[in-house]
Amino acid sequence: MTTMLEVAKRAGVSKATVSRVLSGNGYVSQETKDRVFQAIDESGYRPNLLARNLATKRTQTLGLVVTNTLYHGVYFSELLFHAARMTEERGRQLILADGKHSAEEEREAIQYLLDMRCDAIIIYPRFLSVDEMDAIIQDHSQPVMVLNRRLRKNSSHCVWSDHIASSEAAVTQLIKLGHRDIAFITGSLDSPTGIERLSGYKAALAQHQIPLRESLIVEGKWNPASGAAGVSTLLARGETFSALVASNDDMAIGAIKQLHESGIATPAAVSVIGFDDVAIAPYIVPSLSSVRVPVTEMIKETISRLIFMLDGGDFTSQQNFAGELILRDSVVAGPHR
Amino acid sequence: MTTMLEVAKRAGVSKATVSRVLSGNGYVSQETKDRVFQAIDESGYRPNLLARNLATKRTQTLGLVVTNTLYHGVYFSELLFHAARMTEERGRQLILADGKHSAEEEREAIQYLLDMRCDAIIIYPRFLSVDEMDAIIQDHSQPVMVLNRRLRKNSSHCVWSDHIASSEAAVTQLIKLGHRDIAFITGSLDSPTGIERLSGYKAALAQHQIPLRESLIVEGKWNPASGAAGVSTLLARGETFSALVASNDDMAIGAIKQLHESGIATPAAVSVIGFDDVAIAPYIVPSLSSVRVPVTEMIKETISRLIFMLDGGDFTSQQNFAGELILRDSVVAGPHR
DNA sequence: TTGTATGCGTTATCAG
DNA sequence: CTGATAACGCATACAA
Repeated sequence: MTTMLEVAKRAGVSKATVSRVLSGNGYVSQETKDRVFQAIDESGYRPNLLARNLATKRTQTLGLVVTNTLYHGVYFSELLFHAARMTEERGRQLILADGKHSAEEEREAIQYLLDMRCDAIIIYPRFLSVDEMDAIIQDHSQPVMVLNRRLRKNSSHCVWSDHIASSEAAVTQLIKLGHRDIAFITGSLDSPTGIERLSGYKAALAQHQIPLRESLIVEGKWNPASGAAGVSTLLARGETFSALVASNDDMAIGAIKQLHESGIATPAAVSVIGFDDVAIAPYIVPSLSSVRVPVTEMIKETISRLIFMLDGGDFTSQQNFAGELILRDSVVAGPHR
Repeated sequence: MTTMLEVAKRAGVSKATVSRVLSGNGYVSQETKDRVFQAIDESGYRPNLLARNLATKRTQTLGLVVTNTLYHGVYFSELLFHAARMTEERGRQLILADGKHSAEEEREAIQYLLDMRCDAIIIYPRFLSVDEMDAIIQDHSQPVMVLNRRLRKNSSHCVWSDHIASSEAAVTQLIKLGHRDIAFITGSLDSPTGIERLSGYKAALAQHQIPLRESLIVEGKWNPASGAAGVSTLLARGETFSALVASNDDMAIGAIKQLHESGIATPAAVSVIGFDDVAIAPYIVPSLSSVRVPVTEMIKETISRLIFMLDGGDFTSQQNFAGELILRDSVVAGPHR
């Protein structure tokens, strides 16, 4: 690998001068500039970012840690797509670290990004507790933002969506349309999101004095297979229901498949509480209700805040700007019988 | 950030010693070892990977560049999932660079990974020509592997799947089952994969003396919407067909939806030429045929070769090990009418 | 406008 | 077993 020193020699200048023309900092005459560029072309020189970053103490990278368990399906793709795009629009690079499937591994992933000296970090947590993340934020000088979780202390460092409210809204829709027997496939119940969506369901029932029937609830694992299994379980229990809510798009897909295979045509109603506007299930059964979680907007807000902090912005002194961001899901109920 | 020097002072030793206990290289007495570890704990020291990598000239990272246009849908997620998992299993970190949507941007992404001094690089190309990649491989000392493309010169540096053969096999299946009017939704025709799958279709027809009807072919863009649009176009043309082949899973999903909406129930047959075993379409219409592209295996082979090269392995001197890897798709034809 | 010198945080080579 | 000290490749304050 040819280094800056070699370029300098070839151009008959010093390293410092080469560094100047490359960074654009400091004055340098047009002619030496030309000589340097020529030397660069001839030698095929490429800057060593490790060295540059070490010297400048900034890497121009944002780190993102996401659990392995999300690495399936459309949701993750979209999340990553928008995160990468927006990061690059701000002239930075996104570095992805795999949070795998445990709190310990999530910690390690964060630590890796920190050790790599990412300028800032985005955490889309799955196993880490809110308290631990609050601690992480305070222990480190790098800006940290947490996606999809509501922090207690550093409330300006998180962007979340009110899953309880949106789930409740979706179920309420069904109730208003006359449904009483509404089955519910939860997400993993070791995940806050899963728990929140379930409690939204319960809240809606309670609100309308509909007795809760535990047998109508079945726990899924966010993936299509568990959605299908959920339906099987419900049927095996001998339950009947005129509507079914799956806690995410993937499980809805699986549920639909299983209903089909069990000889049940499109159910009276299947309301999907899904992610973003790219949910596939409504694509299959157009009459499907679904909730749109605005990931795109959430990521945009997250990255904006990070960049703002990197530029020296301080949220504690800007309480009015946004103390706590709450993005509410919107419920779109399609026509169903 | 506390540095190694501070740890050294606190432990009453030199930087060198601290470095030794951390790397495990060189002898160091148990007691000083203990003192150092204690100092590390007390100070909350964390190594600066930029500095370490600069000094060692190795980053323990594999770079992966993938186009933006793939950042949607399940295929990308799976690709990334397996790549990340296997990389970490080998004790390395995967760094993803966005190839965006042009040859120039693909080049920049590769260059970035090179500048970051990734130990090796995986390219999943979309716009770059085979010749250019052959050139890239020869111009750089870092090991480079190309996924899903057949290189001319560095044939041991690529892992690909025979899309023509698998597409042909899928269509042949339909023909054997009695179909004559088989519609085909291609992928983007500026992509080699798209072209290859189309030629497989044509080859199958030719093989069975079925005249090619251009009006049964419509160009898609790999996404669900274009699959739906493709069906619309076919119907608008007044075409009738008893089978339809979509060049990937996403377009198949869109096609199914549009067929539904057009009042056409599950068609006589829809054969999906899809990716990996996570195709969603067959999940919706169980009778669907599909082709499985073994991405998992392909990535595994790719990474294995990369690591092998990093360990000093040389393929030119190991012709017998594997001159050129060809993974053939397997066709699974389900029952259809 | 340009060069010199020093620092960034580690690793690695030699002495001791 | 341990400690100076020189790289690693680049940026930058300070001189000139």
